[in-house]
Amino acid sequence: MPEQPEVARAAAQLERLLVRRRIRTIELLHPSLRRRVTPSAVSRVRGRRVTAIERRGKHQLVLLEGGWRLHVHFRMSGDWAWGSSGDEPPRHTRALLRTDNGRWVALVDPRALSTLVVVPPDAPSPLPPLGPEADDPAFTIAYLAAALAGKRGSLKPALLDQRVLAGVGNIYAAEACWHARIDPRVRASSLGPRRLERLIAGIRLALHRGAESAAGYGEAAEDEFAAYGREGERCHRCPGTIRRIVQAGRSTYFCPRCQRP
DNA sequence: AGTAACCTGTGC
DNA sequence: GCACAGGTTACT
Repeated sequence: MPEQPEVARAAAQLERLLVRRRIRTIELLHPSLRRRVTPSAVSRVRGRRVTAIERRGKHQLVLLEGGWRLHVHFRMSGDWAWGSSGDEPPRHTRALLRTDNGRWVALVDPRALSTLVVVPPDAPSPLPPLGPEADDPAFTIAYLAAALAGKRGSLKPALLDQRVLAGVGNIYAAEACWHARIDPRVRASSLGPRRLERLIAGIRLALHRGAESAAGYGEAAEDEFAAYGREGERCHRCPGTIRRIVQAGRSTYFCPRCQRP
């Protein structure tokens, strides 16, 4: 489920659930999480109060007293669930945080690719190099031109590079190209200012639409995509038919008729 | 740029 | 059975 809009929503939920609460226990229920978090790291976090939640791109940070942090990434299928002590955590719960108000927050992830890491106060930032957020005023035509200038490959895979832009994933990269009427196969470095401007607007529009449907995630969202997942269907704005291709191992959906090279 | 790896589930 | 899945990293 997670691209920027969904992660932003998840982080907002965490804020409501965890800030000012004390972490009573952390249970790691999948070996892949236990591999990355030692029992002693867990014990250092236990009992600490959560001071704030931060998000950068698709990354979430739980800030704790004393400068400790939890770094969480949902990857493909992670999400938060929560409940009261009497409630059973959902199937596929990979980590379970119990708080001092008798409630719990669960990291639920069918594919178990999500990561959760405990970061000590003196450790450097756990975040990889990330470009600006789409809504950052620093995300400009000039910036994007420079970020794409060194790229050899085609546009859509370049938009997935989190160093170019933080938070855009496979769905919204395709949607952004559709909104901007740009063929996702064009060389990333070939865009002039006019198309870069359309692309930036397209990225912001796609993420904004995503944020709207992230509120009521599910059935509705699927139909709200203009291109993603609509192979063989009619384009919403021209007589063309949406096509699916594979770029860098990922599906790309686009309209070959109105998305020009 | 492509491919495998990490994991598990779903749908044809 | 096989293809595919909204991510990222590390290899040819």
